Amino acid sequence: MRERLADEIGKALGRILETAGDREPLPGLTVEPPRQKDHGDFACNGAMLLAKRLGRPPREIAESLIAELGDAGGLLARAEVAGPGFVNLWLAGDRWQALLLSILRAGPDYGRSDVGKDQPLQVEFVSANPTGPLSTGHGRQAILGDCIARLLGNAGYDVTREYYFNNGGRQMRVLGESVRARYLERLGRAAPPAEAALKDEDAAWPAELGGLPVVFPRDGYQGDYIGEIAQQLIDECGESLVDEPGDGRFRAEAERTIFAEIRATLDALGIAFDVFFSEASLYEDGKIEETLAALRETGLVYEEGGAVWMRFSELGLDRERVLVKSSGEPTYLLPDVAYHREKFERGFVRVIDVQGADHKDQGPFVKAAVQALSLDPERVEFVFHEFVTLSSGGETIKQSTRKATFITVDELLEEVGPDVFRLFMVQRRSESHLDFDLDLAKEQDWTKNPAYYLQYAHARTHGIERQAEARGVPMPDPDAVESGRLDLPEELELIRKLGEFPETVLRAAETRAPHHVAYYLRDVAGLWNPYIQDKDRHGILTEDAELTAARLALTLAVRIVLARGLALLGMSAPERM
RNA sequence: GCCCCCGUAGCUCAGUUGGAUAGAGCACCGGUUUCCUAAACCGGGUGUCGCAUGUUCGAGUCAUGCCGGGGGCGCCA
Repeated sequence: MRERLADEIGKALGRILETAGDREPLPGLTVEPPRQKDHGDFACNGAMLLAKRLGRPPREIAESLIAELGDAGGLLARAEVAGPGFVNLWLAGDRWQALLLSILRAGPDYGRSDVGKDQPLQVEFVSANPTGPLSTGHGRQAILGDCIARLLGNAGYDVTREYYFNNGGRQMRVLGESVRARYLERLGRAAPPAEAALKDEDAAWPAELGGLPVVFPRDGYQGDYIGEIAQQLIDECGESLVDEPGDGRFRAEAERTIFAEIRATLDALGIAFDVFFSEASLYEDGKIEETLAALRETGLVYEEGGAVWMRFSELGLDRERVLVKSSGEPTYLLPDVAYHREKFERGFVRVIDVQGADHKDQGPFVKAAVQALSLDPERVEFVFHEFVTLSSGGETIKQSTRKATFITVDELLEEVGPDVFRLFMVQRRSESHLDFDLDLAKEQDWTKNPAYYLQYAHARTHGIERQAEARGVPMPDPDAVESGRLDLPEELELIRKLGEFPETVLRAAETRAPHHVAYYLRDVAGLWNPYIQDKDRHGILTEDAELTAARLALTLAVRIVLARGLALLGMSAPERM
């Protein structure tokens, strides 16, 4: 409807320009719902755009536009000039009611789009190495990535969700050593490091305490889960592993256990990945060597101090980077480039990497390397999200990764459940810091907790249906509804808001910004909840059968939008609460 | 020192890619009602949009510079 109107206006403006002998196209034309309701259903800035080119006052041009536009092929009831030269437009009376019926006919497909044309696209997110449970920061990324994937799927793309992980390297060796240390400590064959030494990075780190060796690594993982894995090994293998190296059985067992826990956490969040991609496979398949060879062909690779470098300054970046250390081991950058090369080979039209703010500096290097390999860097896109803080009672809860005092996703889920968790994590734009208000999240009152506020609005549509059923009132057939009976301002406003759903979710997909959906749903629920509450004025079930059917139709349309919107955020849409 | 992000109501934050009188939630203060689900609904906002220049019909939005907060700048990942 908006497109058709914009089209008519574009044509009318074209005719005005043509009369003045101007055939250039006009940029920046907007036809959008104004902030103020009394400024009409849509407002258009066209006259102001032409003012300079035609050398006439904008309000005068606006008058010409209205005359030229007429009723826009039956779409318009009224148009008037306002402010500096806006043209405010009111749609012909039955347009909103027609919109309601089209929502009902589309049903669960309302808001879907095929702009993606089934093109393959990849969203990579979480990508946490299996060294410990998912933190709240990972949790934000998990929800953000998952919602972006859902939105792109809704926009008609063939989306692959991918989790990239590295189960080799130094981190994992340290992990294995940490487990081994706890294993030996529990068997009384090693001593744990002193508490003071653990807390203070500068404190002395004795090799022996009370006659026992201290084997816990200086930069080891201190979380309780390490001890639990060690205990598990004691239960299964007893003392048979005392001579096992940390990098062997201990490391493997830790990886297996931790990965299982990560997957269970993701499962609890309602997130399923299509591909778990291991960095190690890039070595096994020779992709690392291939990529290095390809990079050498760019002529930007050189050796210095026994290491292999790439001259990124030639690509407009501020410093050079090491690809292969003097030890012969690649840095993380080389496999990352190889990985992106591999993504391109899989034919994705677009790969979206969702990453934490601490990776912001890396993106340009990967892009530059991709471009140097003659691949289109525009196909790689990064979505960075800022960190998460938790607060309660107005105080920020202190967290530290190193000291393992961070709150895990699992712990948070136990407190608030996946639906609340998801909404809170997606309620902010990704570039903003996110303060997770634990008190509000735990709030059970649906009027206060924003997640329940949305879900309850949906449940109420079912409550109304149950009530109708109890009274023997059938749910309406969309083709037989007299939607013209819906003529109260709040009803029209609600329908108008429902009409914004498709463009809202499409914009959210295109800008990789799921928070738009959260805010939109809040708006819908914020119209719907008061509407049905004011029973005297517009009870749904009335004496008037025709009016009742129309309002039940509105109820169903609201349900369609809320259910679909909640699904796009990965939240459940309960029928009763 | 350099790079990236943020700065909007008491608090937490949106702001439809430059539009009209800048909006929500939480909190707070009043009023009405006892309902289809826990009580709900209605009303109540005088904000230097961090500061300053600039761009233009028009700036919270764009550019530049400063101030404040966060992140990053390793042969760690």
